Amino acid sequence: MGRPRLSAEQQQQMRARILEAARQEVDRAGVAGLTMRKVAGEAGISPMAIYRYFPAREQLVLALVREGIDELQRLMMACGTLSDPRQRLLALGDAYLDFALSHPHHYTTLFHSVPEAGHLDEYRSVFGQAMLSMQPLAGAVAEITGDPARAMEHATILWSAMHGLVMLHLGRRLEFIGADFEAVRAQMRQQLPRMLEAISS
Amino acid sequence: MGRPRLSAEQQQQMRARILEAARQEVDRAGVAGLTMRKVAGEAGISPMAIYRYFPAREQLVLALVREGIDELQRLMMACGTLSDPRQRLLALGDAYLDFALSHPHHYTTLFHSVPEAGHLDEYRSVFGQAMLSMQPLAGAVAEITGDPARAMEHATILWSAMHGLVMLHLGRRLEFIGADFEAVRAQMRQQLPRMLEAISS
DNA sequence: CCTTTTAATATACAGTGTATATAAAATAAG
DNA sequence: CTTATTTTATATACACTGTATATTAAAAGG
Repeated sequence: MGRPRLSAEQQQQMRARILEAARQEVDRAGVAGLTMRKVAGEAGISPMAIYRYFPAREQLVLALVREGIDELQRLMMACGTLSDPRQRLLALGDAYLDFALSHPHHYTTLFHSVPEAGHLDEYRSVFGQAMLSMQPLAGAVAEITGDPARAMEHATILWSAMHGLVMLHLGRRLEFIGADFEAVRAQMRQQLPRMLEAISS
Repeated sequence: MGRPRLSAEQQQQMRARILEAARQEVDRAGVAGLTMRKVAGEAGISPMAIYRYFPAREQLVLALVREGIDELQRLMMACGTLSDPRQRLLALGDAYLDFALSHPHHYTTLFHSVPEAGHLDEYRSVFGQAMLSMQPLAGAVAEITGDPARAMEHATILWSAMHGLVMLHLGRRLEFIGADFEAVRAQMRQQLPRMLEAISS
């Protein structure tokens, strides 16, 4: 007897509602602008109601991170149709940068958060998925270099270059020191295969 | 008449005292762990006393950023003694990574903060100094490639790669996806000149 | 109706940055 | 010494934050 529990569907609906509100806040003001009270107001519930669906603010952020990683993975996987590994490498780079630039706050959220000791396992679980995003990149790299054993190592260097460029750009550091982001991006894109050859030689 | 103003020396002393307390807090818990009350406690003054020396928390953080940039610049400049540009390039890369890894929270503070519209000019001023840090790198790059006009562009790509690698490492992303930071770092170091050739070709 | 169980809200607390009000300290004038 | 004046430091207060706890509301069966 007693009040029946919410159906799994009802729970999932409310969870999605909260997540959408959170996504909206992050898109507008970055992860620092995400507050429980604003999310609750946007979702039309009381602040504490969020805690039935997410045990803490960090879990809410982690859910957004997971969303972003899934979307990135989807975009990266979609490049798998290209059979030429060099063309695929370019497409992967474009997909990565396009994702970062079209959702700057969301992208930043993926990488700004530094896990505390307590939540380390959750982070490990969420970013275990991220490895799958890197798999297509490592795959293309392996095909190009012919050295699959070190493909992850080589792919990580390319990833670092792209990630670093994006972060310096989004943080306006390039603008501050007078570097032209678009020029650098174009050059990096053009020389990506050659960079890989250099890295793996 | 009236109480005399603090001497410039007294002011500078108190400012330094506050900055040291702030540095200590950032070193321990990162920039997010820097609170006015903790800094004040550490410096032995009341929280509001800080505001006579720094108009807002952000200015206090910016002062630390400036400190970090100055230190980085000093380290980069010190590589200027090496006459061989290729050796200098390696030394610059080592200096950069060593700085980042030996002061992870301080380094992160340099790049995590995203300037709000109101404080944009202050950021521009602080990071104008950062350009000077990149000057030695751009110089070595120019000597190696023989293309000084595009040296900043090429240097920015190398900078992106190093910065990206550091941030992925400090945020534990490499660990999460099973990449070996030390291996990647060593490979990047070894192939840095070749990378530059590829970029600038 | 009442009891019971789940869900949602209201309240409260410790923390944050900082605006404002107050106090303390240090000088010169009377 | 007393008082007025100016600078410096502190105390208080306010609007925020995340969230623990207490309370209320909702929905079922007896």
